[in-house]
Amino acid sequence: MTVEAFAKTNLMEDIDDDDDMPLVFKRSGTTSKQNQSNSSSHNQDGRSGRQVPDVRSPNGQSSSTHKVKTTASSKASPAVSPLTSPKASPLSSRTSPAPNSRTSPAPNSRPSSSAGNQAKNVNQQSNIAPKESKQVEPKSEPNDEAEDSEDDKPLSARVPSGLSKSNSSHANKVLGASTSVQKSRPAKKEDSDDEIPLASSFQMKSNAGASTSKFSSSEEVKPKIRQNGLPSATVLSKRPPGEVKSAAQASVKKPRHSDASTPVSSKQPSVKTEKKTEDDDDDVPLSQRIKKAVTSASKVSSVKKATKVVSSSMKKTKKKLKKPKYSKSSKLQPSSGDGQKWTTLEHNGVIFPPPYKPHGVKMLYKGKPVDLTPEQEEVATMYAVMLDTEYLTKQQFKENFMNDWRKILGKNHVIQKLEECDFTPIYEWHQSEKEKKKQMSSEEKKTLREEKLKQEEKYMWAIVDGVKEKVGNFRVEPPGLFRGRGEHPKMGKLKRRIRPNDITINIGKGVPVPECPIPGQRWKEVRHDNTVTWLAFWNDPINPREFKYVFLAASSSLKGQSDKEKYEKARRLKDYIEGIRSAYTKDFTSKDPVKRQIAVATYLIDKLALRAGNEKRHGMMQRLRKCSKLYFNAMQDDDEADTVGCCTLKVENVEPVPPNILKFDFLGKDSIRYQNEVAVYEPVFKAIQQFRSGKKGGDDLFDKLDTSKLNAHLKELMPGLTAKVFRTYNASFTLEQQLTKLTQGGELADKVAVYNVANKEVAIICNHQRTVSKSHSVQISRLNEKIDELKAVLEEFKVDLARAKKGKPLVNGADGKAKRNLTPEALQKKIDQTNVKIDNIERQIETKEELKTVALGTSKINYLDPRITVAWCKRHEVPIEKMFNKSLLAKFAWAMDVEPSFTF
DNA sequence: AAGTTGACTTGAGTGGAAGCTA
DNA sequence: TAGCTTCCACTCAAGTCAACTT
Repeated sequence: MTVEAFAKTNLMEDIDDDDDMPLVFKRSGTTSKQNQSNSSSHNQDGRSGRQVPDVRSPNGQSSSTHKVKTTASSKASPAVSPLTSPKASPLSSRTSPAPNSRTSPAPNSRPSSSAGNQAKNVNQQSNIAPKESKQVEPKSEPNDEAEDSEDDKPLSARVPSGLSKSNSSHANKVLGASTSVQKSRPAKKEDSDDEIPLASSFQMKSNAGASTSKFSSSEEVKPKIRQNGLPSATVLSKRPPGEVKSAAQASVKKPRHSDASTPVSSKQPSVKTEKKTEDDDDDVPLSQRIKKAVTSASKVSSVKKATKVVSSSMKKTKKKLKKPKYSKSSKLQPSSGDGQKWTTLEHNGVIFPPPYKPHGVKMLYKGKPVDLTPEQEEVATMYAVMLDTEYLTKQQFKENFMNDWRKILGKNHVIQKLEECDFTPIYEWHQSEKEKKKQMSSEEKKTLREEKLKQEEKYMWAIVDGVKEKVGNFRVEPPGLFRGRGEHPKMGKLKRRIRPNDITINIGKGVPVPECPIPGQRWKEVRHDNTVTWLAFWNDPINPREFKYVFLAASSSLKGQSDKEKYEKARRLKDYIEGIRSAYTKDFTSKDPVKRQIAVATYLIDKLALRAGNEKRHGMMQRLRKCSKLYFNAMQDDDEADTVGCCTLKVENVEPVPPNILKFDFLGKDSIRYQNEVAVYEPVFKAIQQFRSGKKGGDDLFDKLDTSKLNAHLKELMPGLTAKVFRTYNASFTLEQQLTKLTQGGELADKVAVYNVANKEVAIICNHQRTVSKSHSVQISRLNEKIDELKAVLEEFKVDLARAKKGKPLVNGADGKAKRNLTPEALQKKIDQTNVKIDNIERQIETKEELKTVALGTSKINYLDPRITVAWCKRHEVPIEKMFNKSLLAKFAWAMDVEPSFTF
């Protein structure tokens, strides 16, 4: 449903203006993420969600006020955090309250009895730490020692949670301090596994799209054009190996826009006409946004010895050698180092959603049918189809919707109040349309699909440097109502239709500019900027300062290249991590408050895998906040949801509980709640207390810090280092470590299970959550019923067995029929089999429960170096297809040739 | 039919660097 | 000219829906 005609500029402008209108002063959300599922009502009811004991919002408000959220919050629940959830780490023995190891104490939420000990240890360490913290240089041979030293371990690993007291020696190592401590470890070679020449065993399916390790010949290559995921031998890839730029180079920023823009229309070329009025908080001197660092121990699992790392130097060497030759397979030849991303670029632009087709179904106003113009009907329909979502329980959504709809209805329209509207006729019409679609025969469906494909085919591909690559999102977003996450102040606003005139195209010089698919209209602008990778963009109608880009798909070599660089950078961090940890450990007690905050923030980012926590834009509001605490408290609503990351943590988000526990509770990205309780070293604990002192709940914990300062500091420690690198590093490190620790051979299924456990550990660390599926409880009860049935059967077998042993005939079955007499041995066998079945179902239930709120996919797609997985598969003879689906195989084509001995 | 998976959608972050201002 | 502000580009993220599997 789109309103083709409506929404003209006026409308838009009006809408935009609204944004600036007075907002409702409410403090949003504390709730956890809300789900936007359309099933709203159901969801809520049935879901138990994560059991979070305390539903308090980060702000400290009671969640009760947000009923909606509560439900939504199912995800939010705390259970997620490893610490909190007891089961969280089955793998790691977090349970034991070990006296801390260098990292923080056990991540358990419950302050372990050992806390005291931990604290002491911490102290000790802290003393130690300073000494070596001086410089953070990569050790020449990082690999060797690094492996051992816990410093290298990612949060999870480092934490001693599982350590027993006997490990106290470890405990003594403080973060960072460890350097001195154990480095003796000889460089280890990978374990035997590495040597296993499994490469052979590991074959990818040719169909996997792209990249199989052995490149299947790609079928369809057009003359000279190599297709992206499918490396074809024939290709002429334009990126010669020689061009490969080092990661460092890659990071070099390119000059801003190329000048080559060609305004198609009379308008000015540049898109950036609009200025933001807001600014960041950073600058504000007044306030002390105190941002305090919160320390928490991450949910560390106690995996402490991931010893199998190969020396990094070796790895590097290998990599380097390989690159050239792989170029073809992985096609990751990077662009030249000057920021140029491509030399030639051809594509067909974007495809627009079809114009709106009025359905004529009349909604009711005060019980009577109302006539609406197609434009009005379109917007009404957008709302009607959301009737069964949670959004409609939100006042903000309804208000925003009504404000925008009213502009289309006009001042004097009969419809004045949303409460008097009854959209059900349209809702029902929509449901029946959906039903019809569902009922179509598979033939019809297939035909439809093919038609759509035919229509879209030309937009699906781009030719980059002579290689055919898939385009990611070539469909322009259709109009609709904005579905912001969490308590987004703009939810419900009309997202108007995007027209060619909104779109800037980026394409190579000298190739045909895509024809504008809508007759009579034209592109806003055409550029030829080879320093960027986007093919097109338009301004977000909800937030005109923001952009929506059309990029190549994840399987493209351009994306693969940057993905690889991301992991290489994270890998490089391994060589520096020990020094970095020493340095920040030393600074926990620095006299310079800025240093102290940087140290604590870095610690949290490292330990807990927190995000950096950029300032939100729209500085005006923030400036206001700084100027007036009162105003600030009342005006929590900005034009973004109220979420935080490390540098933007508020005092109320981190509660220190003596002797050394920090309780975190805040809404992070996507309004996903982060709850965790972590034991930290005493200096960190004290620093947090000090950062909080004299501040109010809504004040910044780290008042002297923002992400740019933090990142500037990190860059001094390692070239290219930024806060987000720690997340990648810790995720990948943890995966590898867990795999090393848990893999023991066995059946394929066992190995797959091991991988999933490791993956889960990472997901927990990263706080990747998902909503509990609507059918979860039903599924569980179904499984429980099965168990009950099996238990009944079991009992019967036992009775039979007893009788059989005594030579008595078996009792008739429940159906009254006589049973076949079996020998005691046979009956015993049946009993055993039944027990196995019960065990399996119980395990299934356990897994389901554990994973009901944990999303494994996100880390797999974004944080886990695929080479770890590929190498592990090769070593353990696990087909890579078990771990990566088709799209991941395509996305990770560049990683498929890795040696089995690869270590992160 | 129920359950699972994966493609797709689009919102929400991060962070570099140009541009502006004191 | 330093430091902030804004622009810009790109990664990360969860939800949805339809297709596939069991």
